[in-house]
Amino acid sequence: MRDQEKSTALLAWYDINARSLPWRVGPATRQAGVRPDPYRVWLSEIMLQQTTVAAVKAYFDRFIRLWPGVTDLAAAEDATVMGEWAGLGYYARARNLLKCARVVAHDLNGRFPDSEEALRALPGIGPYTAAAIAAIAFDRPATVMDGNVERVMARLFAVKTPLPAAKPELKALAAGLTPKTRPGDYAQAVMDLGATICSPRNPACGICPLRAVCRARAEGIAPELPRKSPKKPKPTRHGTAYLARREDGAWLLETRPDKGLLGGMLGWPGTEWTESAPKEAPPLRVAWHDPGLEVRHTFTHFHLRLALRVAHVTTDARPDRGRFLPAAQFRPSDLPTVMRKAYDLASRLPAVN
DNA sequence: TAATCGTGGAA
DNA sequence: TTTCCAAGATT
Repeated sequence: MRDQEKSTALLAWYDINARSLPWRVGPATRQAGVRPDPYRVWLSEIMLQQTTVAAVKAYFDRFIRLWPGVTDLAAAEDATVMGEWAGLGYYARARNLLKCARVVAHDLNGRFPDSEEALRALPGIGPYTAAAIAAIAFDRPATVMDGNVERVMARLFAVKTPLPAAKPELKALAAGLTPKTRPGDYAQAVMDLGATICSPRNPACGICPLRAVCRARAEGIAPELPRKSPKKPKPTRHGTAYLARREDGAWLLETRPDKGLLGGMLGWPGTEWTESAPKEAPPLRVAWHDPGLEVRHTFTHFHLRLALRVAHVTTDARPDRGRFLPAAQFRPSDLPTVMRKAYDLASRLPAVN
């Protein structure tokens, strides 16, 4: 079977098995002449970076409801968008989302570019996302390379070189399969195959549309591919967070600097997070209570054990850091998860209530 | 190039 | 409980 027959087999499978997703125009609808909205394609692809479909769905629906078009999003307040992104992770995506929306709205007449190269120049759009938008929204024959495509190609061609060294080879193989007709549907077909049948563990080779031509299956090593270089162990860091509640119900919070971990997000003032014991750094000179509680949270590259300090303070308190946010303006859902965990523990304590 | 950057679900 | 991993981008 040649490359073109493989892509044709994938498209035939997709025509029957395409998943219904909020941002997707299905193959039947699309062949009736309906084009996907580039704004929705872009928004979904940014949200889907290193994030599962299940986690994205509710966020996508809410963003579309709040901001139906790119000009609506471009006009939103930074804090509002960051608050709505809270919990989804990788917060640089939200900062770049707003930057990109404003470039498109203000410099590009509210229209996304239709070429891979021009898309690639926008904030937060890298090689994968540029190819995905070009293919899905504009039906350009771009080759999308994500974790799904890497896995499918590694198995289809039995590539035994470990990732990430195998990336160039896998990219070349994927480029060879990309068809000139229906490249948008094809891109989604490969990713759907990788997400459902050609899954990382226990791939369903028995019902795969490419089972007859898959070299890894022929060798009996499909579940073992792609191989990956060993990962480094995660160290444990320690920190302290200070949760102060004023007698009128306001909470002492700060907006974190744009750069670095949880950049641009709302959070509790605290110490640095270090592998050795952190030095106390209270944002307010009051009597802090140690409730003996600790938040445990794991980030991409370290474990965190976050000790809590709580205080109940009067309305004349003047903090060195952060600001008191009135209870009516504070939504715990605006917090990134680690900060929300701290709130969940502290808000139940009598010391702050 | 390699490190940084979140989170939640599955096994 | 721990590890793995998900439609990656940036520096």
